[in-house]
Amino acid sequence: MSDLLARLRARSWRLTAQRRVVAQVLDGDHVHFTADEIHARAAALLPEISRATVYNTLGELVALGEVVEVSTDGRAKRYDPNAHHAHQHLVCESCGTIRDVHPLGDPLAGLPAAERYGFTVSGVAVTYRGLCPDCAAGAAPPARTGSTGTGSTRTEA
Amino acid sequence: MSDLLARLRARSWRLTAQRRVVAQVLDGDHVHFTADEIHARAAALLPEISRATVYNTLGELVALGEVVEVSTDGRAKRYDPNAHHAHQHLVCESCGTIRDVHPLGDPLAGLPAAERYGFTVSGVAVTYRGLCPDCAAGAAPPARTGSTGTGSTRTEA
DNA sequence: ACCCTACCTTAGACACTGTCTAAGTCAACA
DNA sequence: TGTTGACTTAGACAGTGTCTAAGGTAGGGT
Repeated sequence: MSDLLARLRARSWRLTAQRRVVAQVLDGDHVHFTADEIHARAAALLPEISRATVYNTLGELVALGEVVEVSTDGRAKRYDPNAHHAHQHLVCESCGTIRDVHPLGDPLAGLPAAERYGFTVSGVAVTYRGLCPDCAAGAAPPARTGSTGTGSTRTEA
Repeated sequence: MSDLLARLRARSWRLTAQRRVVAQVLDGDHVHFTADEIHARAAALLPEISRATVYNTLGELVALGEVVEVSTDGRAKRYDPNAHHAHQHLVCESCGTIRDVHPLGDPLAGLPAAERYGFTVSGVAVTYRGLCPDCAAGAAPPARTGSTGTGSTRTEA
């Protein structure tokens, strides 16, 4: 977590206790939490932290390029702290788990000019869908309540 | 619209006036409306149609494979009636317009087995982001209120 | 042609996710 | 230490989607 905080300090971020715990939660693992999960984990370390602060801080981290927002479905966005290596996502349709993956080649190369319809194309998001090993083994899908916040996983074809 | 209705009839759908107008709205164009926009257009044809019915009908059309749900961002889902031809989406980051595109090759082929982490991969969504010709030409981005429902367009990297 | 009944629709409440505001607090600098 | 402008807070609010109970109706049976 020192790396992230050092980079933030270098960008003249005011290092408040709230921002520290949000950074700490994100830096702990390469998991992809929802804002609500991040709030819950931050509140375990700093009980009085408010929802608005978590949203503000996440928004700033995204604007700074330290964290990537992932919207795999119509539900809550997830936040990916692995912003410094290009990668795509593999989403379990049953439990909502997200894994970072590194496909071959440049996904942008697949779109010929004739298929760009005059658009200025600046990026591409690739989301692979499937079942994670646990869910494929027949484990019951975990509850998907709002407070636990694992979210649903339907995505476009 | 006769094709879609014929297919639905063949699946023993009860053809109510409400379902007819929703199918008619979706079948009119290859645009990608939000549920709210579909409700507004359906209500123009059948004023007493309710929001719940539109959501129910869209959910059933998705379950039947006649319509594809598209979630390009954390906002409202859009519904794509072009479910019978494999394609991907090109999204304008300014106005939210979606175009169907047909990239080269099979996007699934880009993910080697070593990058699948035991997942059973069943599909992939590719969303190209950029600016449509109108927005790139400097046109002011249209208003993005809830009722007009063009939605925001931030997606993951 | 009419009746039944299971399926469908409706209005509105409710839940979740995210944004905004006004007032109070505090990190960083002088 | 004092100052100040950025930060935080609680709660209201907005957009999107789901659910429920009550009433309506399409379509098959008679």
